[in-house]
Amino acid sequence: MDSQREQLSRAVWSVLAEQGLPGLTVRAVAERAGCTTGLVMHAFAGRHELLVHARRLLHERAAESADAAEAGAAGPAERLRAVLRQAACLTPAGRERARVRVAFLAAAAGDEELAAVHRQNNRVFVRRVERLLAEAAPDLPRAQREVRARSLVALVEGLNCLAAADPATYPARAQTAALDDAVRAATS
Amino acid sequence: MDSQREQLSRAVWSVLAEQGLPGLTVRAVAERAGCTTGLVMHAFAGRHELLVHARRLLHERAAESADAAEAGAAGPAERLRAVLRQAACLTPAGRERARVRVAFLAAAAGDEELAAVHRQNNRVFVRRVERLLAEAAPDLPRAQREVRARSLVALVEGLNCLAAADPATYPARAQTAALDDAVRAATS
DNA sequence: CTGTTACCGTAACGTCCGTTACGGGCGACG
DNA sequence: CGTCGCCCGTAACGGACGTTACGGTAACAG
Repeated sequence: MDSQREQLSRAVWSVLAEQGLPGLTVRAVAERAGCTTGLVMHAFAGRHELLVHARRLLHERAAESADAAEAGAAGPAERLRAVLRQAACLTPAGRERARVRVAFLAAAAGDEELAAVHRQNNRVFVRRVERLLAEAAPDLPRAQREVRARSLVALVEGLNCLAAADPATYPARAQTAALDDAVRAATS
Repeated sequence: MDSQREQLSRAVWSVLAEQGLPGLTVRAVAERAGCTTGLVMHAFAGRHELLVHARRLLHERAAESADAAEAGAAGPAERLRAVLRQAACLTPAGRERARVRVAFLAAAAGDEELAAVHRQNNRVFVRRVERLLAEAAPDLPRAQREVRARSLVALVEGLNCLAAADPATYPARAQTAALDDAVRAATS
């Protein structure tokens, strides 16, 4: 039952990545999941709950990925770089994820619950980057640490948005170079 | 006739800012413009052309605004800062514009013509920032200049996206601090 | 083996969408 | 002053949407 919800949420991601927000209909999600709209409406109360669940699950997966990146890196500065790298879209799969994020961001306009989820998720990520930045640059004043953490998060978000729409201008090399440059500037 | 198209495009921006992409219907645009769908379909061949025209006009206005900011600033570094500032969303009106940009970005998924317009507009802006950065930091190698220009553009884009959804976490002060910090780091 | 229940596919309903066709009003020109 | 032609509001059409109600089927209990 819970695995059905998860599979449907994955179908939501798939449809969003492929057809964008306008193509995200209950029928399209059902077809992508290999079932009918009946199952979708039995697993969720409606389209809204389907979207919210898919959004929440996406954040959970992102948090797990960030945890893994943090655990797999050696040294404070390297941990910060690893977390920012995994949040960017350096692979085709990452670019898909970026398109999904953009679609959810657009869906949050006019849907207060989705907007609240987005805000919360983003603040969690900002706090993570602040913590990693504090470990990587302990001497940085608190005010500057907050500014630079938000800058790093905004840089990653911007790279995601831009690379999702124009991969040629923002290839993986350009993104990693930008991130490395920004981390170097932020920790000095 | 052309002024009708412009007024309809303004109505598109207004609806996008207020209701997001899901609320952007021909009827909603007509109501916002104070006319009926008949006039809309006489001014444009269909919904698609309406969106493309509104997107192109938005870029023209943004370019004019950037020109004005560039002309009104004294000194190379200050010109760069001024252009980046006017591209961010430091005012309520700017936040509206940011929401419109996000909506157009989401609409570009699954609409190749809108995506092409977005890519072109963004590359124009990247080149502008590269030129300003070259004037502000003439000694910067070409490769690093390209990386940092893209970083600055991505930072602005990220600030727009994040502030559009969460103005409390990204107030005007935080954005200007992030931009000033980034310009200082990029020109040194 | 039979009855019951939970699950989910099927089909339909009402609404709203983009688009089209039609008609009336109004200025231009003979 | 009459007539023609152009705008644009009105109304309707076909289709797709979210949602709901119903029916069949398979698994489990007795």
